[in-house]
Amino acid sequence: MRNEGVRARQREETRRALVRAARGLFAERGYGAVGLAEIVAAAQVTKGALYHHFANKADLFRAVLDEVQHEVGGQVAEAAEAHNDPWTRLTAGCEEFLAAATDPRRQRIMLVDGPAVLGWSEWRAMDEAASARHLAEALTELAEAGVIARQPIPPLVHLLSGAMNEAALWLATAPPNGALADTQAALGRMLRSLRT
Amino acid sequence: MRNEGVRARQREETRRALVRAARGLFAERGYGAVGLAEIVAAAQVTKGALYHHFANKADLFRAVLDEVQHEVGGQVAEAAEAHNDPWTRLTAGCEEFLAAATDPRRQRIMLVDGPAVLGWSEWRAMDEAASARHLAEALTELAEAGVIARQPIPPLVHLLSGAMNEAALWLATAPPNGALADTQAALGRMLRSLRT
DNA sequence: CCCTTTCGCATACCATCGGTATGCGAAAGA
DNA sequence: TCTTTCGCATACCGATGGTATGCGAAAGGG
Repeated sequence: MRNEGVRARQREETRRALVRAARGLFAERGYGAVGLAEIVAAAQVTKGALYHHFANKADLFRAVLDEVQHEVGGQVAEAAEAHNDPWTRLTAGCEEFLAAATDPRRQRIMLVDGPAVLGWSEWRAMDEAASARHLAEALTELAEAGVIARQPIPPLVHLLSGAMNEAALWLATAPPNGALADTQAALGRMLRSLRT
Repeated sequence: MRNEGVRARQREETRRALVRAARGLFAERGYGAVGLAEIVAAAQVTKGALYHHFANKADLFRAVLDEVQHEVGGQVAEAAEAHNDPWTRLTAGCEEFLAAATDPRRQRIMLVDGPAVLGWSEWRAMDEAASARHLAEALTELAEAGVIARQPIPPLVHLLSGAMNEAALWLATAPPNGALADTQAALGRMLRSLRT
């Protein structure tokens, strides 16, 4: 599988360069304010290369978003798996998500431009596959174990996911002192209220 | 103040026509997919008129967003003021918000394109002024009265506001049967958990 | 009542942007 | 070595957001 000729290697290299360049620019100035000319210049290729790898600008953004979301999802999963108790896994995962999503290099792409560029449905589906899945699984496990009240899980997932997304955006821009601690405390109380 | 000459009246009329036309198109197909040519055609004016009233496309969108947000804020305030008990005011306001924000003619403008077009900070500031203010006031009142635990209010406002925004988006597109009721129930439990 | 000024808006124009068509050179296969 | 494939560069196009200019009618002053 490794090193299937110099051709495939170069291909992947330019693709990565494009995604990397686009990600940096999108994160800094937003999808709408970045032109394709700028992206290909930063990646040191041409528009021909871009359109050889991606169908259009939104498709390139999709690749960037996918990368960011899987980074965050992986980070959350890693933090959660460090614990054995299902309840601690949930709270640790939530706290890790708050931290991961507050990173300004991810926030704009993942939480602001994502839904607008790809449409909310597609954005939601990608988020579900990359990270919200973990939240749903954790809640289901806890409900089945009787730790939290038995109830429909999807509404809970959306309420909590939306709460954390908005909180992350707020924490990144308007930080009264101790806001992070206060928010984690409030979120913790909300989660604890689910327990039977 | 009324009828300050035919000139001011015509001015307001064209401005309204532009906002109205833009709102319809933005709601239906999204900010990015609608061109200025289309907007001015629908409003039966020209680009000259548009740029006489608004600085640019984003500025026109801001006027549309402002209108939508104040509609929702007014609707929420009205529903809340119908009750005297502060706690009931909160829950009624939240339920009304969920209903108002689920309207597809408002949703895309208010919750998806808004943050992306104007930037999250400005969007947040506008939302705060138009509707989230009511949530903050209700929570502050309840905290001071000792109905809910004394705690920092801003984190709570953002968590709850984000939760309701995401829930509204979800309810508008992926409606398993009874999803609205389940969501309102889950939200109600979250709110109730704040009580002392 | 006329003359001047203001101003709301239409027309014409421009730069830039996303997107496409075509061609070339080097790697892969026979 | 000859042919085919393919990754990408070059050149080009229509459309879009934005600007500069001009005009006609309403407002204001004498």
